Amino acid sequence: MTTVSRDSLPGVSPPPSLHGCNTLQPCWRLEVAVQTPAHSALGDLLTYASTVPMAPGALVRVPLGRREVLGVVWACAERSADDSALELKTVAGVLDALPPLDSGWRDLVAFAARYYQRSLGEVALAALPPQLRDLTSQQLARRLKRRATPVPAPDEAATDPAQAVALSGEQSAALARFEAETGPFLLFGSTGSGKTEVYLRAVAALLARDDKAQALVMVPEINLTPQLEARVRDRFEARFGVGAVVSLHSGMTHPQRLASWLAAHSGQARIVLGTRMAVFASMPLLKLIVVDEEHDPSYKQQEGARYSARDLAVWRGQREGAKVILGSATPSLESWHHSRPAEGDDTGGRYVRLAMPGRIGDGALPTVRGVDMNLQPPKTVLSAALLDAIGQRIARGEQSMVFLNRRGYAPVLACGDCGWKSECPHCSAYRVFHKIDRTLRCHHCGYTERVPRACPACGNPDIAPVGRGTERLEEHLAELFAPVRRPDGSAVRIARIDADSTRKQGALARKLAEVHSGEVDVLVGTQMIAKGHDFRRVTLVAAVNPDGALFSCDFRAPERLFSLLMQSAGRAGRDANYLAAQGSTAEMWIQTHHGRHPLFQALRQHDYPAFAKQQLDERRAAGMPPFAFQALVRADARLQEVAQDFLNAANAAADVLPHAPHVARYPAVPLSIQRVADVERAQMLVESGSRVALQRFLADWQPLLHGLRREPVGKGVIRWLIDVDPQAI
DNA sequence: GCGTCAACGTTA
DNA sequence: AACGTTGACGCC
Repeated sequence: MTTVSRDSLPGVSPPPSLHGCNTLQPCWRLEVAVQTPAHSALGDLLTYASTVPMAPGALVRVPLGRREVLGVVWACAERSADDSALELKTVAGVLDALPPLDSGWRDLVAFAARYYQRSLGEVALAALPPQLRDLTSQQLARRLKRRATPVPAPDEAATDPAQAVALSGEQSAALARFEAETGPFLLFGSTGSGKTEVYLRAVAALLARDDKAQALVMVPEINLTPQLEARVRDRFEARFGVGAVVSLHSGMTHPQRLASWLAAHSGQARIVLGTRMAVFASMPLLKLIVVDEEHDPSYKQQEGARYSARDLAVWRGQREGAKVILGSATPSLESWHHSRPAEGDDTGGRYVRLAMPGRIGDGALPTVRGVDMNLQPPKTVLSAALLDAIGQRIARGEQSMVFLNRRGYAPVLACGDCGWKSECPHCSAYRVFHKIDRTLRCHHCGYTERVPRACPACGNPDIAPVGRGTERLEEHLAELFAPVRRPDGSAVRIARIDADSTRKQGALARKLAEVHSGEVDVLVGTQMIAKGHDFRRVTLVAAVNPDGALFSCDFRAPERLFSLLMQSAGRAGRDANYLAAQGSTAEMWIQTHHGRHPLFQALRQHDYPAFAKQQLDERRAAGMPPFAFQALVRADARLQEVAQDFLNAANAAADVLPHAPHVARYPAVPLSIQRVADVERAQMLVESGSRVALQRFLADWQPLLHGLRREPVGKGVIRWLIDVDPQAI
């Protein structure tokens, strides 16, 4: 039996009829990946017959039940005499206009499917642009043709304006080590240290050196703004030609996504700029992967195959011999732990750490001021000292940013008489009071009602908001600063940026422009404003109530809080010249009841390494990631008991598995928000010191879980899923 | 898991 | 008769 394993085959020419095989007889056997969920009774690959051999990676249309679906050929072999007896359906067509997906891509998909416990077909099909599913071969050929007229790059490296910008010593040193070593690299650079410039130089050097090479640049969801896209595009199109840069993210229309994907697949696009989904882009000549803000939670997919695009990027880089740069001012503790402290120091992990602690243009990091809320009058929202500091800045024409991670007017509406609270009837959560449109909105299921005039339980008309969100903070600040005048004598302007105020198309851009132009004095917002945007007149940043995350049951909450506060601090005093001209200083204010907490101590010094050490010591002592590997099994049902019973039965069934002794299993518990949209949710944690043991355990366990669903204990379970390396527990 | 089909219900 | 809802079944 001849097995075809090469990437390309003369797919159009008829096959050699070696065994007297008639070319009209379907004497080739294809293993095809089609979209089937992991816990269906079907195996990973379905077998079809074909009259012609096909290269692995070829896209085919195959009959499945009464439908015809898209599939990816995984293997192709000549049918033997005994297997010819088997009834196989025949491939319906092949998208032969498209070069087959290469082995690098197929290996990535296969690895991701195995590691995240999903089926091969599900991952493969999810990694392809959705429009491929409903295009004929001819339509596809037309799309490819349309793209096939590359615009040549203008002459040489003649005009690259960025080359004029001088690099800092730290940037040059980082780039030199990047060129000299193989990585993976962890670029640890504080906000404003010029990480983006390092990425762009590394990409530019690679593309200039190798005239076919491709680079993948990934950014968190929120960071892929049209501005960044335009910046990268401008920078590279001048040098590498129009069409050198394409984007890949979920906000694009299907035809746009297909066009970008085809450009990457054909090698025409030299740079792919995208969000986590871009890690699966087909890039035959991939030589460099950048993961910007690698600590960002949006790299973890939260539905379907729950992959970490950052972890897959590292794997893919290794597999395809592409260099990988992970960049952050506050790396994930995993990446930090995996990096070597200094050149020549072999302790630590395998990543090369490139440190850039300085700020470009000698901008100083802001002074961190803690306000001890224990010493404030009860129910203080904004301390007198903070209000005074903001007031002074308004008087000088400078801007302030105030963070509160809670949108809406108040998180709860309550009746003082009978104790009624604005609970959501469908979720175990309170509905948030939005004063702007007088609604009570559930932030989990979306259930929205008009605010009742009186208490629905006892009729008392005096129902009051409890606690505060960004809307109320905005209102509060507007009242407090109403008497204050700006330098030009005009009234103070407060603005708010959160998911509610920017829902409409273009609203975010408009608000940002207002801040940039200086119309706004105080900007109130959620973490949306902590990321990215550079406002040069902002000299004060305040976190009003960050304590919530300190004692959260999620062990990663402090890590996220530290990162958020560091990023927020980075918003203040970006422009050293402006500060000097104003005679002002940059300040970050923290209002807290726990000023002595090590997190705030480290923040005061802008000392990520100290924070990381403290957290890693705690994690090591408690046997938590990165010193252990975790997976969650979640189950949803109408009744909490049903979900838990299913998980506990699954737990018991796992006793017999060979790797069970190396894996700790914990009893099923309700999720922190137990019920969402009338569905009860439960989860159980499994944990092991060995990634391999955990992997093998999960692989053996999955069929048992699937089997349990048919048994009485599985009745009533709406769905279940495995989350490997969960980001929140 | 998902689409399909048959069996059953509801409505003009 | 036309349409919507439910459940069992099979997918190579």
